[in-house]
Amino acid sequence: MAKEYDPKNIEGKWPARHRYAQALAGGQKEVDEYNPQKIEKRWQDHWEKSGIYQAEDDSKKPKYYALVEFPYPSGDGLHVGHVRSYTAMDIVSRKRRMEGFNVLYPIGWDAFGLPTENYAIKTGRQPREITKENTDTFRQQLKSLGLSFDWSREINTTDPKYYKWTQWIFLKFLEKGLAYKAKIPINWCPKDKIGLANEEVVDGHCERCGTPVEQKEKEQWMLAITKYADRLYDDLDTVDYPNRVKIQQKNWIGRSEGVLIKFDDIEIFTTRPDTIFGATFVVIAGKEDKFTGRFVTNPATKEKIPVWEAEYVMSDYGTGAIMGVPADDERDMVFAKKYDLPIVGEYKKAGFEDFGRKVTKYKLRDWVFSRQRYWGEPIPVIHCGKCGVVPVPEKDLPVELPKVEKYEPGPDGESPLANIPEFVNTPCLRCGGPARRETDVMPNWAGSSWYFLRYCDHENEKEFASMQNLKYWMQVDWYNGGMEHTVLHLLYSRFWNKFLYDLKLVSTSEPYKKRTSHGLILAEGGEKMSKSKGNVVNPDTIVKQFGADTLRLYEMFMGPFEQAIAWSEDALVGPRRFLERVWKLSGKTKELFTPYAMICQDVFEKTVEKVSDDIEKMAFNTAISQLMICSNALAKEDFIPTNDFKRFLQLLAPFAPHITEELWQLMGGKDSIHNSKWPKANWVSNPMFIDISVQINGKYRGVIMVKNIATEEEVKNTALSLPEIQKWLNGKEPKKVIVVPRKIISIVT
RNA sequence: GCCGGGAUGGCGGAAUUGGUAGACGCACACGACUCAAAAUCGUGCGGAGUAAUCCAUGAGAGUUCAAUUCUCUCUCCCGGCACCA
Repeated sequence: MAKEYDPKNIEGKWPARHRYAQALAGGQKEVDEYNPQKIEKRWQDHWEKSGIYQAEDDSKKPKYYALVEFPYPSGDGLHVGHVRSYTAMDIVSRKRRMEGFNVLYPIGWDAFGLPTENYAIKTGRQPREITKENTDTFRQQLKSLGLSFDWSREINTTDPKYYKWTQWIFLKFLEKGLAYKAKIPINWCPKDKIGLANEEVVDGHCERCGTPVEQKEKEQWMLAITKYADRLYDDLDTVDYPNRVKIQQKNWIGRSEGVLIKFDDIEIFTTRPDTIFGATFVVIAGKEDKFTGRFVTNPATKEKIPVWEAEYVMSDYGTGAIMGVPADDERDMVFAKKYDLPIVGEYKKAGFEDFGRKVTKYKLRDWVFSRQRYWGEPIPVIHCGKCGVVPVPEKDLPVELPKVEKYEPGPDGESPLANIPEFVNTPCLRCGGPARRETDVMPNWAGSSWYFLRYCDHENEKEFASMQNLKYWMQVDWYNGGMEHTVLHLLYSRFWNKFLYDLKLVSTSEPYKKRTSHGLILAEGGEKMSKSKGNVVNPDTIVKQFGADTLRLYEMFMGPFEQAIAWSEDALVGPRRFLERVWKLSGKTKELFTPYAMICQDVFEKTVEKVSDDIEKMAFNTAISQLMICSNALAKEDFIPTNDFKRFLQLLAPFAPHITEELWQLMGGKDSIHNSKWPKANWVSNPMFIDISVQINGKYRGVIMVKNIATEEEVKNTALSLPEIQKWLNGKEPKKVIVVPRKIISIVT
């Protein structure tokens, strides 16, 4: 349709670079047209060269550690969802720098994982090469957005210098008995040929490919996260996370207090031991419902009650056996009715521990930590027939991933590493006899479980990070990420951090002081963006057509940050037009010898206040709206004092760093605007006269202007004397008058 | 089933220690500029009515001088957990 806004038209106009005169009263200046393509790259290069976003490990300034989830560098490139999260924390980071903090806002690559490996198998290429290509693309894309990352601290989980320490931490788990091998039924995805953690199974299907998950008995490395269940649960009270995140983690850990009670040789678990006098049968976990033919004694009533097997009792929770109290439990009732078991309606209440001892049970299971795949950190142990499991000594770390020709896992799910004799066969490091290297690798959650620590000291070759740096930088002050990581990455990394804290290797028990979550960006129409549907928006296209500042502004303006929202190509022009108006406003500035705003006083001071507050609340949409209100007000003026305009630019700078830097420099700014001091409201507006609205019977009928210091009586008299109010009173005396100081007067007739 | 979050113009959304509902933006309409179009600027924009005014925040009740905001009941939508004893 011809009517539709076509960004290509704008783009096509740039090369003309014509000038237009501003016919404005009070001062005419010629202003170049706003051209993001021209200025954005230039400032990005300049910032990089001058290193203004690099954090210092030693500084007199207070520190601030802002963190976003480092991306998995997939072949699809950067997603507009990344842009939303990264821009938000970029705004916070930039504001903090302007407030005088020494800010650490780092980035890196969480690059191990299945998609790269599968792509390597398909194309017959090396995962390393593919990862290199993808990170190069991502890096270039992120840089084009003007994010204030400290690129000097870039990390990559697939770098041997990095995973050396992932392996090292694993060995600590092993040393402390928290890593162990167990033959367990695991969730097995037959398509990906990989074992899955409970957290990776969604409704019985593989989280990645959707294939129904099978159960398979396998020897697996486990991490004993359940040992930390209580602390992971209780310490949630010490951190600032959204409530829904805390609830989800608590549900996942699934702690419940109950008692173990023996019905003869069958031990049951219950959280309601008080109902034991109503227990008329015992049920143990089984594949089908059937009577076992056995009877046991109810320790409370001393009666013989039948023992049944049933599907509805789970083998892996509690003791795998329950007492059936049909009067109190709905499921027991259904079962009792179906099989005609006795139901006792009235019974005595028992005390909590009268018949058993108190225990705490969890839904949380130990973490299945090995994968029979290639593209992951090798688990650094050796199996010796004589010595058993021998950890690889620290001096031999990292155990590097060998280059191989084929990455396909074996038909029964052996790791591809098992096919490489040079890798597998190795002398035992203890006895020197023949031994086999472990061929399993770690899950893709390993590297991300501690990456926030490495940023603090990313080049350290002696430790994963020095205590000195950790003490300075940790905790992470503000961590933003996706809701989908609530029970995976977020729980795992809290666990690793606590473990390292117990070894006195990190300085804080909780890694993240504050956590927030961004909402998903959906495709136009509200569906999820996906390659197969062809509805994915590429940030590069938007940057090219509208500029990075517009994209950033749009993503922050589109709706409440924590809410899912659909992309709208049409709406992009709003922020773009706003920036163009700001650009033009610079032509109206006038050097005045006044220290503060002479015009639009109220709007100006309100903007300083609201933008400052809203950024803290992540209410970016209303902050931008206020900036628009302010620029609209400035546009109505004949001229703008330069100092005021500069303050306006400072408020806009965290959102749109390029255009503000350009205009700041044009106004004669010496240093970068991003090193300038965040504006403060000059004064709290305290006018002589204020407006008070008048309501009659709850309906708005007019407004009066009174002295700020007017008494209730004065307000009342002023209101009642107004002719338009008298009209509504119709000569009657009001029954009641309510005066809310400085706000409203309500008259009841 | 249980837990959590929602429902406001054509659209995204503002406004909560209860105090003029619809800020800001998009779309749309009209006007200015232009040979014309685009862009830009100006004006309008919840519904009804010439107007005064009335009605309107998912539905219904309640508390209050005053309810999008608080309480109760219901409907629908989204997210999480799901025989967890």
